[in-house]
Amino acid sequence: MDNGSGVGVLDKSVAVLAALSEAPCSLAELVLATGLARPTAYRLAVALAHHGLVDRDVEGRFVLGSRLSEWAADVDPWRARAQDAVLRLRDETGESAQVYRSSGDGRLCIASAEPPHGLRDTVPVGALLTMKAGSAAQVLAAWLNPAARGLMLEGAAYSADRLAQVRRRGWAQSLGEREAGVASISAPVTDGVGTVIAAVSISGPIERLAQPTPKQRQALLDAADQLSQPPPGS
Amino acid sequence: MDNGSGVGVLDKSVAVLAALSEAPCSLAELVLATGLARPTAYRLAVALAHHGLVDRDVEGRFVLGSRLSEWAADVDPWRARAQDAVLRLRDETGESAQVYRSSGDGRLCIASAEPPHGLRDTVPVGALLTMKAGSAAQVLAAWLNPAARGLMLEGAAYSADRLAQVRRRGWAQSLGEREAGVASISAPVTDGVGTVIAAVSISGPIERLAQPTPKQRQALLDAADQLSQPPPGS
DNA sequence: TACTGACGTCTCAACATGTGAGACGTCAAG
DNA sequence: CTTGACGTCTCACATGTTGAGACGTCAGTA
Repeated sequence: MDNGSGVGVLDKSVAVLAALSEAPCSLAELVLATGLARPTAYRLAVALAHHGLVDRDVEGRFVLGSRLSEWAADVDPWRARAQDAVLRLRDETGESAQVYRSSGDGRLCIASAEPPHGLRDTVPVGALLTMKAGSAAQVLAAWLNPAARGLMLEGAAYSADRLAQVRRRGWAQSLGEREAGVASISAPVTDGVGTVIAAVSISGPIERLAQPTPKQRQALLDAADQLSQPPPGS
Repeated sequence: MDNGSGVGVLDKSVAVLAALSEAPCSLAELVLATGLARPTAYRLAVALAHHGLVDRDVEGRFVLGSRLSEWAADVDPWRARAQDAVLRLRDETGESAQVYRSSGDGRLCIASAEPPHGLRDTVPVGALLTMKAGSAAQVLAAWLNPAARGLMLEGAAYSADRLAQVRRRGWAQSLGEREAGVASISAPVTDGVGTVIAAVSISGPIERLAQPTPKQRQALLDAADQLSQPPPGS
């Protein structure tokens, strides 16, 4: 598996932070958890500590630093909620989960989570996918005004009848539409005035998701419903 | 000002994240905000995006990524609260603020915030300071049991009478005790059974803090009180 | 329409920086 | 006392980072 960003120092530093997100670590534990040479692990941890991304606890272990909390407070709250939702949805359904928004001619993946192993569909955050195929595309298209919907249907893998069905039952399904062997189901996320602003999806191998279980469908609809509510405290 | 961690790529990447914590940025804005060359800013932003620390919004701008929120959820909640508290305290008092815990023979700074400019006292998170001088040391010593307190008083800049005063009025002050020209006031943070577990402090030039205002003192006591309460929701 | 400038993305040789084997001091256990 | 594990630091050199510049796209202006 190639997990490299192209900037080696960053990859290693992220490995340090990911290890510390699991548990506080002594240097020796950090070396084990990251596989880095000891001086490298030490140097990067100290450098991260300099910037507040890592701290030391009273026992001298490295722990995640509070600057992460400061920055997290500046993460777009909607984006953070979407990520929470897909993590939960993945755990409840056992499949990959994503949230998409319309972006230009496509749909942008703004949150994504997948099972840790086994056969699964991988869509990275930031991926721009087609609006012409896939259950999320159907959801984002189904509630457009008729003129925009007509434009969207040109060259699409789905039909006007299919979009009418999506509107009636409130969720969409696709089987191998965007990518062979991949099935997905999606539901709309709406804003305060009922406008569809995003689609939340689960996707996986067609053998498993051709017949989504009632539990999976309910989890999807619940996630869409929660994301459609105003955030707590507002 | 030398703000280098010793690892240049990390310093630059932190500059990118700090810029994005202020506002979403196009690449051009990121170049202006960070002073990095355009290809460098681009490459680091894309690498950070690969790891989920940065995302792209629907307009293509770089924004902070939701992995920060995931990791922030793993930051020790007490540590995150302490950092919130010192940020607030700094804003309310106009002085530097810190939270200290006992650690070995010293006191460890676990949260710190300072005014953006002007004459101020700088104590970095992770700094291990003496228990023999300073208002925070007085607070951490004042409520020790008599045997431990007696040991702590040996060689200390403060007296037993001073510690009795601290216990009576509930806060401590020091004038140039730890460092010439620096004054500070501190108050105790207690746990559920009244044990002092930390000291919260404001510090600054002696000219300003020799006579703390009633507002500054109240803000300090309020911060200590809030940190002494159980976290919301528990 | 053509031109210009700004933008984002990518290349690649130069060289600056990151790396880790190993040194060193401390501490705990046998 | 010896040994091994730990954390911290050094420094030669291999590698990774860098940014001037190239390139394509787009929008604004003459």
